[in-house]
Amino acid sequence: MGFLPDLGSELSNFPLKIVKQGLNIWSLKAKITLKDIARELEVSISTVSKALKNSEEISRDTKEKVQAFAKLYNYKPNNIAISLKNKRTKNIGVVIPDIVHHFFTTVIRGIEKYANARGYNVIVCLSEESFDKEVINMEMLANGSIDGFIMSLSSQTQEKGDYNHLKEVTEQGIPVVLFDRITHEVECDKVIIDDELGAYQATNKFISQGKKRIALITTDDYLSVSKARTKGYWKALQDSELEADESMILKMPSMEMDEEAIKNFLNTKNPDAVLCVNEIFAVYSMRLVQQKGLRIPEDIAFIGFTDGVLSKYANPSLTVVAQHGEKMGEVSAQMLIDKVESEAEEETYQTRILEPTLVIRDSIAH
Amino acid sequence: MGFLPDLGSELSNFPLKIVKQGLNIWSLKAKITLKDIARELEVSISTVSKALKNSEEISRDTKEKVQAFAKLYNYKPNNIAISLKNKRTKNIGVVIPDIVHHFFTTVIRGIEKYANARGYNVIVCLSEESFDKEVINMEMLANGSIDGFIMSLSSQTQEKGDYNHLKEVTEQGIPVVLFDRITHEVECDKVIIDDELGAYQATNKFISQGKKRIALITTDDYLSVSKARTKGYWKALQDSELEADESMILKMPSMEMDEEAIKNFLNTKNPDAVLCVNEIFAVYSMRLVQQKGLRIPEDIAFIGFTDGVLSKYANPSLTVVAQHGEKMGEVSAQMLIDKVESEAEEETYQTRILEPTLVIRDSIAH
DNA sequence: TATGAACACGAAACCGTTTTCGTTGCCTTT
DNA sequence: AAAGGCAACGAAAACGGTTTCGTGTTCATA
Repeated sequence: MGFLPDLGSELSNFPLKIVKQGLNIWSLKAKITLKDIARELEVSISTVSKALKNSEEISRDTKEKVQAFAKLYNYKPNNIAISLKNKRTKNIGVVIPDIVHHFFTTVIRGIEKYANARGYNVIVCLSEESFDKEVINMEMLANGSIDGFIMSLSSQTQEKGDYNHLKEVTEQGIPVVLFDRITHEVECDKVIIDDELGAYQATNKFISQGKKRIALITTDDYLSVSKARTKGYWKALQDSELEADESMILKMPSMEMDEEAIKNFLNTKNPDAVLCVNEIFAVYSMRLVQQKGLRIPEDIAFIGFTDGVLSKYANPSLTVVAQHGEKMGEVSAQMLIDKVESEAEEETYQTRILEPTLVIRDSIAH
Repeated sequence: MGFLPDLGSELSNFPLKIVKQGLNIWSLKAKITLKDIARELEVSISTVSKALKNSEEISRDTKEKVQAFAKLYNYKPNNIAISLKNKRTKNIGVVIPDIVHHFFTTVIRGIEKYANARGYNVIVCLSEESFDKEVINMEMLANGSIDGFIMSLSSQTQEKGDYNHLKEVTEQGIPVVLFDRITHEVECDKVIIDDELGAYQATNKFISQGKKRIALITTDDYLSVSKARTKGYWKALQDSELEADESMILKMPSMEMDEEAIKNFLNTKNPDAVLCVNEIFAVYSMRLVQQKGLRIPEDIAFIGFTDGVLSKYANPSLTVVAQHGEKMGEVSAQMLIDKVESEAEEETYQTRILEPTLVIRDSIAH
């Protein structure tokens, strides 16, 4: 504290004066404000504000005094007041269907990392795959709480095809970045991985290894990602000499796993390779065929989507199409913050397509 | 709109007047404020504010006019302004070490559900097990962004034993709820599960099944949970006729898994039962012993902690001590919000201890 | 000696609400 | 007719900052 000029006497009795409205006299150190500093140092609020910002307008002496005082009493500007003034909250809203899901979790981590580095906080809201919750959450946040949205659509929203809540928000000038589960009906930035390509490559992998009866276990088509993956699978088969057979595709009606359906499917179809749109379907299927005495990958091989813990620790470990959730989060956050901070009112939106990669593990030959 | 009295002419030309500072004349529907309504309806801001709150002070006529107008133009109060006025943000800050971790993920979901139901939003920050990040995140949020904290300590913080950032925050009157990874050095509400009991019961389960060489794979003691679990394990052995043997405990130095260490440990110690403080250690160990040709659970049985996807889909499925993360989240949120909203300055803090339950699966006999 | 920068600081508006405390005008009462 | 009461509304402060635009000194210059 060597640079506290002649403050000695003024500082000493300060604590008494500053205790606010008499509450909690004892230990509660109330937050100090510009006003408090101004009163104690007998200068104006504007001077204090400028001094703390090292403004040229203020003399060295005053600046030192103010800064020393602020440091001593641990002054920190009130975020809310700044937000109100700047109309910038430095918060970004993330609305996702589910958080107990490895993929979304990694995306959040990516968003968090990037956003934090740029001084933003992340408000997470869960739609729980429900359209109504998605709408309510967005409305709550859209009234000043956040500077922009990063979101992945709930399955119900994609099923309904109703995107008015998104349109309203963008019309208000709030930037939106959609990732993974997107729609083309809303004009905004988007980040996806090339699901079609991922499925295509995975299926080709099977083909190149001489697999003939390649099955697909997926969910209903209203989920944009499932649709794309089915397309890639289909295309790979058509590009090959194998015949694409619709009956080799099992579509689960919901996200929940119908164990019986899978069991029947595998028993009747007897595939020698199975592509699954997530880890769970794949790991569960592997257990089923192991119980039947089949060897993996010799008799039947598996590839899943999402490179989560399950894949890594399954027995045998599961080959997957990695979606790079963390990268996706980072890219989304970057696109959003760039847009938020750009003064220009560019009406240009881009869609970034990330490349999936195949993570080879023991569920296929290698 | 049957109750729009004689507004016709006034409303019709409103859109032109209200466009703000000339930006984006076309489609950007700027948010409307009390001021705008007041101007257009030629009443004062106070009147508008009161009318929208259905105040007795305002005449029926005026109230109807104002409310109809507000509805028509989709008026929504600005959260930030309200926060500044009320000194309540309706945001709660959640600081956790990691989000790509099933347990924390379920806790967040619990917090989210409960908080949302009470009109709160959740700001999530990740400490990534780093002390510094924990401090920075808390400081960012403590300046007005949130009404209270829910947190679980980073391993580095627990290792260091430095809790000044927590103390500062509580001294400022910001309520804190600590869950799972807690410390007794900070006076605040806490929620934990009875880790000691969980480990005790799990170990007893092994003993009752006639297991003799019961091992424990854990992390270093600075993690409060690991310490408690080790204690429960030890106690169960001491309460039995078996001799508790320190060499049957493997302490991993970090959260990361040292595969070699586990392999050596299992090979030299030849346990017939293993208790692991998480899923990953357990699932990985199961794979190792299966490769050696041992049968689970006949030759060697396993119990882990955390009822996540891994346990459910492992082969064989893993018996675990369930931590009820979602419940923990709900309870934490409830305690925090109750404290935030209670006017009373009670200086009474409580620690809620949740009971763990054993989820029996195929990794032990049953 | 009058002029005019340059310097150092303060007043006040503003962000969008809420809320207290007037201030009208009108009606009732004696 | 004066007094009082009430209904209906507005002015203004407050929340905690930022920022623009003065304004009063001081000092060098013509």
